[in-house]
Amino acid sequence: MLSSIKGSLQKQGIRLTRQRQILLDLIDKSGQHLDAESLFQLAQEKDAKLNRVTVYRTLKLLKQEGLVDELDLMHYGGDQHYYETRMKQEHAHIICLRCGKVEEFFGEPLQKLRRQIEADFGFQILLARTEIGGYCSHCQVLRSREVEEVAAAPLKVKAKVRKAS
Amino acid sequence: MLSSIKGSLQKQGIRLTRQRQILLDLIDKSGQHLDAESLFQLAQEKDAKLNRVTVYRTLKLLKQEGLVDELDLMHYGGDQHYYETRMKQEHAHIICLRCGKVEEFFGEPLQKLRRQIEADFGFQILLARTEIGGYCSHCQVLRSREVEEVAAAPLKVKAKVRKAS
DNA sequence: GTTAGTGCAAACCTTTTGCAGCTCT
DNA sequence: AGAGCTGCAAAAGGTTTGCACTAAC
Repeated sequence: MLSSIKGSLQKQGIRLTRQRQILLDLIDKSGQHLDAESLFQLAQEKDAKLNRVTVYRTLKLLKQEGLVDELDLMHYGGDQHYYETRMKQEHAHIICLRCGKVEEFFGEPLQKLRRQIEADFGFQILLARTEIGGYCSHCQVLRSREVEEVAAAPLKVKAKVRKAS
Repeated sequence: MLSSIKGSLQKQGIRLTRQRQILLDLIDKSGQHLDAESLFQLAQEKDAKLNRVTVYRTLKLLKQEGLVDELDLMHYGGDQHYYETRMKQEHAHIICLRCGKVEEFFGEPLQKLRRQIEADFGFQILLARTEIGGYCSHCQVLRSREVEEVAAAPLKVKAKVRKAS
């Protein structure tokens, strides 16, 4: 997969610089859902001189070339974007708004949705993104416990909690 | 719908200030998919003193209360967020990356997706967002024409076009 | 040797925060 | 009266741009 990305780039006359090799390797290997800043931190471990701007420029390039997908993950962690190499199979991202865990869903409804939109609107789909936020099974329990505690607490504390959210 | 929003707010002890009434009216009436800046511009026509910060604070509040949904529309227009009152029916947003037109899709695959994710993961869904980018039927034609033109153009122009995207 | 790509600093855009004063209930 | 809300100014966070220098092909 990594080498196919590299191939795609070179075909367009895009240079495979040392910096890009580092970034490409990191995006490809190090699991999913990196944001620019994390990628930058990781890249610096391999090349302390590599600049944050280069990270942004590389991500922009890969996005334009359709080699990575950009996610927001429901802005769980803030307003930054997350990236993942474009996988064979379209999938939805499911984000727990309490613990931040991200799960992926590959199911037939996604393909059906895509086909139906193409048919209904005569639309040519280039990018698709489904993000779902809520509570994972584990956090549902913990969450209801928290809500009870807040309800039982004196008013001042209650106000504080609202503000903190 | 507007009055039900107002009711929801007052129930929580949230005050219905002049500024909020203006913003609520604008969000409810003026079609869909306003971003904070547009909303601010519109609001200023009704009250020149209304501050941009108040717009952000109001949107944040409505989002927290689950009364509006936040969209990105595939970052078509930049990194700002768009808002719409939460509708009875979940829907996907389909954005043409050439002309910016946004269409809405209400179809059974969306409900199916939701049910399946709840079942498969035991996940409690609070927010769901599906955004699809590509070319609308109208722009597909224009787009292929543009691509041909670029291919026919001399190299220097070609480079310029790539940069501009 | 060219042309694309990098680093650096500075700008940019959107959104948030601190605080004093105002206002809704 | 008093908490909640607003406006203003300033800061923050994430990302982009201009430019001179460097490196890939």
